Formats: sequence, structure tokens, C-alpha cells
Amino acid sequence: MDSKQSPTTNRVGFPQTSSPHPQILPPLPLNLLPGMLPITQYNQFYNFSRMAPMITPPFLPVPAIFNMQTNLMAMQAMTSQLNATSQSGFPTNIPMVPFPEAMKTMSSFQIDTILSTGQQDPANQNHKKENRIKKPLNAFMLYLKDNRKTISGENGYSEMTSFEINKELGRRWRELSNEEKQKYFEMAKIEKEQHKEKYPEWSAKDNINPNKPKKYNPAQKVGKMCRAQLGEENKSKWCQYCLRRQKCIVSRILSEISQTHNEKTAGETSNDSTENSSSSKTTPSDSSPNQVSITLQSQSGSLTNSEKEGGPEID
DNA sequence: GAGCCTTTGAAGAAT
DNA sequence: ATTCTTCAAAGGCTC
Repeated sequence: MDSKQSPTTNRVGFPQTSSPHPQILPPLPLNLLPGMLPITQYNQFYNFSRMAPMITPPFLPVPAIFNMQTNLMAMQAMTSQLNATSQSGFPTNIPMVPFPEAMKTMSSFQIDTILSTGQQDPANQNHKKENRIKKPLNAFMLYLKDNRKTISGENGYSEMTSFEINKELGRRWRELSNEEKQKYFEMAKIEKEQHKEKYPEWSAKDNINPNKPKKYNPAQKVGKMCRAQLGEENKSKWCQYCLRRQKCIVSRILSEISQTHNEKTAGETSNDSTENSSSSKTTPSDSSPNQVSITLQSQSGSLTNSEKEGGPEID
């Protein structure tokens, strides 16, 4: 019973055997310590995902140092001990697994990531995406997460691909009342606060991939954006991109026009170099049908508004 | 295995 | 102050 004092047991409560295999014992005490969890699964290939219900949210991650390969031997030893004692009644020295400090510093989304990617040892992942501290989810992301499964269960949506579901949920999000949205903004706020608490040093720029070439091209800034042109009082007339504080649709089209115009004029050196509106008008449809030209049609209302009120300036 | 697609919001860089 | 890019989630798809 008392593992500390029995001459036939070692410091971790395992019976001493005459066979010389001390190396099968775990390097650290695995039971009867604060912050440790009992193994309730009588399975020597104990699956850590089964631990999830044992650990109270929000922090239930798998320890970074807990590697199933290196601990399997210890697990087997513990399981055999458990089986032996359980034959004569309820075991008093149930093997425990550590609930490491590392787990307590992880946020729910990291935990999700680890559990969903199996029992990989993060130390072996060589700083892959899964290993870094991720951004806290914003309100819309929380909404997506919350409703993806619901929508995929609805009639007609089960066959939808992920991006089709996102499109639909994006549409539903826009139709959501402010009150309904507020719920998710609150959740996002909490998520953000928890994230900041856990990772005070973390910054969104930490997650920027330095190897990814930057798309930002100042030369694309060819005219005033409809947002800047119309002002806050005419917010209803902004294009959807300005509303989202993204690259304005006007800017998108103008940069295409500018690009194509430059290509044309480069090939037609004899032509007058002055800007003309004819090339501008034809370019979007002349160029390959991309998102910009497609969006142009759907955004014609917004564009008309901005063009009616002075139109974009081209330098 | 990496990257794309698709959505909105937030952060931060660039101007 | 404004504009723009990137990244968060999901999973099927392509290379």
C-alpha cells in the first residue's frame, strides 16, 4: 500500500522485481503527486483524447513533453500493476499521469489543435504551423465555428463544400441582427482577453510568414478610394471592400486598368501616351476574368454611386 | 504536404 | 488617418 515504505516497491509504487529492467520505469514519479490525473482507461495504449472529459475546460491540452512513444513502457508497467491490484478489489495506488504546467498556459484553440492533430509531439513538429500561437478568433470566426456543423446538417447543405458553406454563413452573418452578432463579439472579446493574458508578449505579426512574398504594391494606389472620397456620412454608398477596410473595388479596377494600359502603351510606342477613357472602359472585360471583373458587375451600384459623385481620380 | 478557395474581423504594416 | 495585407477556421481539391 504505502509505496514509500514498502521494501518491495520502488518510489513510484511498482513492485520490485528480481529481473534487472530498471530502464522500463518512468524517469519521474507518476502518481500521488499534486497536479496529476488518474488513468481511468484500462488500456495500455491509453489514448490521450480520452482524457478530455477528465479535464475541465477551458484548458485541457496534452502536455508538450508527454510523448506516447517514450512513455508507453511506463504505461504498460502501470497498467499491469493496476490489473494486478484490481483483482483483489479497488486499487489504492491508481497510476496517475502528470497534468503539466505547460498545459495550463495553453488556450482552448491550441488545445483543439493538438487534440485534433492526434498525439504528435509538438517538439518534433519542427515549428510547423500547428506549433505556433495562433490568432484569437474574431466574432465571425466564432460564428463560423459555431454554425458550420449546424448548416452541414441542414437539408441541401450536406453536400456543400467548405467554401460554399462559408459563403452561405457569410450571407447569414450579414443578415444577423446586431443583437445576435453582439453575442459573438462578446465571445471574441473574451477570447482576445484570455489570449492576451496567456501570451502577453504575442503579437499578430509573429504569425506573418516571412517567406511569403508581400503582395502590397504602392503603385496600385492609383486613385482615391470610394471610402475616402464619399466620407463617413455616405458610408452606405461605400463598396463592400471599403466597408471591410480592404482594398477598394475602385482601386482594384483602376490598378487593372493602369496595368493593362501600361502593357498596351508599351507595345504601341507610336501612340499618344495621354490617358484615354476608352482603354479604361474596355480593360476590365478584356483582361482575364478574375475576381475584380466579376465583382465589378455585382458592385455596379456602388461604383455608379462613387463615379456619379465625381468619380475616382487617376494620376 | 503545401497552398488554394471562401467568408468577416482584427491587427499591424505601409503610405 | 487611411489603405492594404495577412491570418484566424473548415475541408475538399489540386499540384
